[in-house]
Amino acid sequence: MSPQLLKSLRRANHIIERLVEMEAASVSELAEEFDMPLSTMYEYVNTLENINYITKRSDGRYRVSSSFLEIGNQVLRNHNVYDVAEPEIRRLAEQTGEFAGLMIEEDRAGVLVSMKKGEKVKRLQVNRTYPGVKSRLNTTAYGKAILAQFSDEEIREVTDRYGLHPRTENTITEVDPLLEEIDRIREQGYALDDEECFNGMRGVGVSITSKGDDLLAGIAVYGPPNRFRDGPFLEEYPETVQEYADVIQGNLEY
Amino acid sequence: MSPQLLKSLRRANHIIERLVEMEAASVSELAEEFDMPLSTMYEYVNTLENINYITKRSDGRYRVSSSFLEIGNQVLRNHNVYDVAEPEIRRLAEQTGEFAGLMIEEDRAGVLVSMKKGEKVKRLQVNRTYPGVKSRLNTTAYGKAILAQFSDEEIREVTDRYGLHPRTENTITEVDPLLEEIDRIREQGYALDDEECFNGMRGVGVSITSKGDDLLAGIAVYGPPNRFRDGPFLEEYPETVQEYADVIQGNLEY
DNA sequence: GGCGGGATTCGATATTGTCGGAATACGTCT
DNA sequence: AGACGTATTCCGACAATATCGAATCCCGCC
Repeated sequence: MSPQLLKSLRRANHIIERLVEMEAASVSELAEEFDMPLSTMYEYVNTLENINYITKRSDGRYRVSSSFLEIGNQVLRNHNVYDVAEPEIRRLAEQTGEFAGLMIEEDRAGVLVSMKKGEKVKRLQVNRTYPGVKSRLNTTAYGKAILAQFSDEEIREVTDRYGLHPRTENTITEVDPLLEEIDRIREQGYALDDEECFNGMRGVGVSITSKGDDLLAGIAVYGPPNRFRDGPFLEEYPETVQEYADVIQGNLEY
Repeated sequence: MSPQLLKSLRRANHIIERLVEMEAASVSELAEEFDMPLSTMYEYVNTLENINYITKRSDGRYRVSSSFLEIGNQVLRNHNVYDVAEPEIRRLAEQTGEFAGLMIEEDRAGVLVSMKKGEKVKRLQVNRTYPGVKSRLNTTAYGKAILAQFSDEEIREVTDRYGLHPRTENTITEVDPLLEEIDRIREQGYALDDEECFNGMRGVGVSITSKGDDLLAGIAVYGPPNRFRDGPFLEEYPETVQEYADVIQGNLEY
């Protein structure tokens, strides 16, 4: 048993998580849900409301408040890659007309933090793609570009920790092929995603590092195979994305 | 003393808030900061890490994790106004070339949840304007449009609760003028912000309601006085914004 | 190899989170 | 109005658990 973890925090967290799923709930519903005495749940709810993590609607039910959004965005602002990359992501999306995004590494996983849709993008797997979503690094173009910055040793740690569960039939699910792929990425300087994360989505990604900030990130362009093939997919976009990465990288060091 | 509020949750919250400001900190720095025993701070930090609210960087220091961003955006997705309004905000920004945003009401304050910059927008008071920021309802165009949905009685409650502290020299700081202004808004159907929130920023806002969802929101266009004057400010934009609000309102009821 | 500072663990203690039950407020239906 | 059912708050007792000091570990540095 993990020694000394504050039980009330864990409980509070579970309540929040569940409440996100439930969208809204009354105190008694929550007490029911967690099979806790009403009075105890009241103390949690009151406290969570007091610190502004949840908010009471006019019908008396509670929902998770926008503080999470606020804090999340404040944290984003702390990463100076975000400030630097954000306008470039936008320009990249405009120039290519496709989807462009910025991912940062956190706990050896990828967090999508910024995204813009170009004019060619009809609509996205919106459900799956929003700021803050985490994904395994081996599944995406930015992710693989980030992975390529790790040593083989570290990569094995990552795969051991998170596994290599497939997301599509193209996902790389074995370590050795992954390491080969990573080697290729290291050589050519960019990573390709051939429908390995989403069906109908190909992508081109490049990594960005900031030593001083102890930070690892990646940018990528994504689009459908009918537009992402041959020249654009294999030459044009890799070059374009690399140029944007260079700009960002440059601006990072002032 | 507020009876029965869970102390550990409050403390955890303070730690998170402080850690956002500090960007990164070691356990001992935090213990110092809060003047708590090291061992106690360890338990907080370990627990917060365990529930993924903070994350340990490679240098051993901690920072607030992206979970907040993730949860925040999940919550956003729960509001169906967001889904409906988001594309319209984008189109509104494109059509006008100005800044367009969506605000929702929460705890009688305004939360900016979506924003797009049109091509004419050079750069914003970016520091002050990001998803999740709260502002008093009397200070903005969307805010005032939202306020106009409340009864005079309720408006007085709001001002009593949050006060009417000026943000610029144009901010309305007295209740009676505010109520007059709100009356005007109710009649004409839209709200104007003449540099009442930010110097150099005028805006036009309209409210959106969704009875079924017990929800109150507003959209607005913002821009500089040199482009926001006479016709556009007084006639064209109000009409445009109203049209977009109608579309959103319509889509809300399926 | 010894020294020092930070990180981490451990165990005793009392603080505080927990819980049942009582008391109160609120709304609805008859 | 009155009576019921539900939601919410209050209370006191108990035991779990958060807390804290001190001991231990770890690592870089002299």
